[in-house]
Amino acid sequence: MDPASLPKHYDSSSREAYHRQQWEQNGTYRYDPTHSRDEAFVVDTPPPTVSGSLHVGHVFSYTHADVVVRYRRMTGRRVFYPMGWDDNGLPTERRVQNYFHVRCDPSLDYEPGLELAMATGKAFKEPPRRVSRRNFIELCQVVTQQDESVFRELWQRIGLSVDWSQEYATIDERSRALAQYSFLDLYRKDHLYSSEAPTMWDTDFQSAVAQAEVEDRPTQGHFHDIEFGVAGSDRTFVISTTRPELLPACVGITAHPDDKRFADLFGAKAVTPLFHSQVPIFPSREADPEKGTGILMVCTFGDATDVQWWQEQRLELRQIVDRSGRLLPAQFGGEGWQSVDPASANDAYAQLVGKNLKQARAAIVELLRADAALHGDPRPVEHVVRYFEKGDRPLEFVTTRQWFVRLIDKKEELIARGREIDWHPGYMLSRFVDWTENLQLDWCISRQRYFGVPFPVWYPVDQDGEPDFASPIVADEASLPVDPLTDVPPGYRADQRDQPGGFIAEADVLDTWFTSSLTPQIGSGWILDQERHDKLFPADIRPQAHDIIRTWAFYTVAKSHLHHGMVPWRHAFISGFILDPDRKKMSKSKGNTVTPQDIIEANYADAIRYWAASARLGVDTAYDEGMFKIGRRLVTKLYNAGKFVGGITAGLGEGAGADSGGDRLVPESITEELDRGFVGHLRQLVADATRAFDSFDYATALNQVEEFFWSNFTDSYLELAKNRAKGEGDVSADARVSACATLHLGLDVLTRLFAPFLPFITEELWSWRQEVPGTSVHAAPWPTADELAVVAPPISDASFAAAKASLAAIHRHKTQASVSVARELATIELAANPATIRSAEEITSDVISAVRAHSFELVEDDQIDEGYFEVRSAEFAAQA
RNA sequence: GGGCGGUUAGCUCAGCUGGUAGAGCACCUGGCUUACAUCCAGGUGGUCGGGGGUUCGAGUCCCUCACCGCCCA
Repeated sequence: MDPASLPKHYDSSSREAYHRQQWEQNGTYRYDPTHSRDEAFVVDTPPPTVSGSLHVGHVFSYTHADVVVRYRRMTGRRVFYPMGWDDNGLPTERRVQNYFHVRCDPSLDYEPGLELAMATGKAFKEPPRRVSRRNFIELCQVVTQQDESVFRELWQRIGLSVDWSQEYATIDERSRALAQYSFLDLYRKDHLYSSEAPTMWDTDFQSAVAQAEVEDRPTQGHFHDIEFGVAGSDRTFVISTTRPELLPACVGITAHPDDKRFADLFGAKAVTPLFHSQVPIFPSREADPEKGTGILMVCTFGDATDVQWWQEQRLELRQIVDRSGRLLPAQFGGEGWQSVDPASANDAYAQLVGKNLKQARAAIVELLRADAALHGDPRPVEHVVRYFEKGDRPLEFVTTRQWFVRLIDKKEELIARGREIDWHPGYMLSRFVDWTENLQLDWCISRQRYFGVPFPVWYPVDQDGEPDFASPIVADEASLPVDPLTDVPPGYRADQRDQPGGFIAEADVLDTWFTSSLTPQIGSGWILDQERHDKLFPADIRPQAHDIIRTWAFYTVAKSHLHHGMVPWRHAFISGFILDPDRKKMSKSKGNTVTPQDIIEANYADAIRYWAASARLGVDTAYDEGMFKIGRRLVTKLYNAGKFVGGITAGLGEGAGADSGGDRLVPESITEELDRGFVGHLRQLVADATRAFDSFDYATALNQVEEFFWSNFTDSYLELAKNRAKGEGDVSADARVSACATLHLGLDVLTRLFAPFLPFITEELWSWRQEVPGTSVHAAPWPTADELAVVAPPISDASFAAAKASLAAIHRHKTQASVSVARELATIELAANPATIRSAEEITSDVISAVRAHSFELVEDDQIDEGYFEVRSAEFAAQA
């Protein structure tokens, strides 16, 4: 290719598209399974939640991983780099509900061929359309496929070197089968159990949630001071509560054992206002004497501590909140609903039943006020309330049947596994340990949802029509994946479904994390292909951001431990977050997100990658568009340098002797001192960048390469050597060839060093000098110091630095004299330390040429520090 | 309340095992130089969050406080 034919400006959009297409066509990133385990580099890719909003944070962390992957590929590792999509679960359901304005109603029949359009504003005035579970799942699939293509397009645009033939989705058949197999394996190993117990429950989504999905939010509430009586006494006391609506569910009273104010009450029975229930008063160290009035009511259930007290004290269960957050019917005076005055209790409760929690709160405050049981007005208080991370209303504890993975008894083992992994940066291990140590609940894996992997489970139904949840029927491994709602369990007939003596299906689906915690095994092909699995598991790296250490990382470690007794990956590679320019976390609700589509349209893909790769691992980084500009500059500079070097070296044969053709552009031709000095520095750069990359410190590597490219290559070496390379003046053929070969080699090595960061522009430059089209820089070997060892070291280690310093001194002098750096010098006299002058002996002719001096003199001066030059006198030549 | 990370030039950030403060951006000045004006050369700008300590010497180590972010109670 003739560089002179290239356009003046780099046409990024057409060249990026061209190279993307070439990579795909040539299978540049295709996984090659013919390798030993040690030769592989296995990436356990984060499958993004496709229905979530796409923002620059995605580009950020995925680029970090890609940079490292590209480096490893160039060092000769067989890269396994798949891409998956996490498409099942609540976020998708919510998106589908809004997208089509539908709700799933499992009682409805399937409507074959149902197709819906995206709902418009007008449609939302009507109630949502009810669709069957199967139709709902089909709609979810329609939307997730659209969403996936948006992500896929973005990943390709920013040049992720993913092998797209390894694509997976957490809802696809293979993943469903694997998740169900995981369930069977854990069941067989007795790590699973189901129980009916108070569980954290989101009343909007109407599903159980796990501890990992819960977040604490400061919430404005009110303390209500309510007076209680004491059975068989005139004594009264006042409790403070933020949840007066739970008074009908009050089953106990507690205070701190050392609190003298209430010492006389322990062992007595309290009498609740309005409902006249007698409930035990017991001491507990969990009660905070400083909070409220120091004595509080225990309800089924206000929070996690209530659950604990309920279990420890074996209190009554009065579940008054239903799954949608409304108050259930109840009969005071009946079993478990003791009351000394059932009639008035039921009168009071009649005014609450059926109301939602907010309405019930308002109603009970009025009742208490009328009863004179409320002291004063409610006092505002800010307290911390638990929410589902995707939810809008506080979590309730609702007693339901759920499946759990036993983890609480394995904290120590899991922490030990976490310590086996190399975390980058290292302090991220403490996030993992911290979370694991603080686990309080086993992993609840049941979700009362629709679009997810079904449990491979049915339950027998006895002759009275009662299901026997204690004896689940699990699917045969060979039949996976199964859908218990349509498939029939082993040993039963289809017509026995929901019949006495027959079976019922488990209608719940598995927590999304139950599947996405298997991404290493999905990639490795566990169960399907043992040979492949052995080569690809455990993975080498798990790239992810730090926010999901407690979920994705934690569950993946747990699964791998329970299934394989091993860590799932050797290295955890943890990216920071993108913050908005005010250092606030970007989130959709704050309206401060930036979408990657916008910036990718307006920037080079390489420039965006430059920005991402400039940030060190684990460091939260403020979004700064200025960084794109710097990346853009770098790309432009590479383009220009590539054209220039190509132009010079292409013209090598002309006028330089018949024997000095392009075949002499080899390192062996590098003989001149300046050139050897430059290569010596380049060799050091290669060693430094490699060391940084080997410790996953891509940002340092980028910084070093960029600094070298700009300062040593373009601003110094190129300026010093270009006239010789062009054959200007009295230059021998060998000297000229030496310069050309050095330029050729320098650009070659720098292109490869930049390739992991800037895959497009480096491929562009690489393509110009390839005989065979389609030869990719990304398949080229990573440069090594050995590769450069064929070039003899310089006579003086300081010669290149001396050339650079003397050039800088003269340029500075010209600038300070307000003349162009191209201005010719009639005379120039430089002073320097004698040692520096000695090191400069072999490179002065290049300096003289670069600064355009007719007469050049070096004078010794002991007073000047080594390595520095001072202009003693200079005379500019007359301008032409 | 506990843990982790951070606080360095107007902005974004580097500064490894302690040895006289750095880069880029922004701003200002000079320069059209046959690779690149999307460039080159130069300049202004910081008591390295506060305080205390160790040391001949601390941005770098120790203690403490403040503030920011995150994680967990």
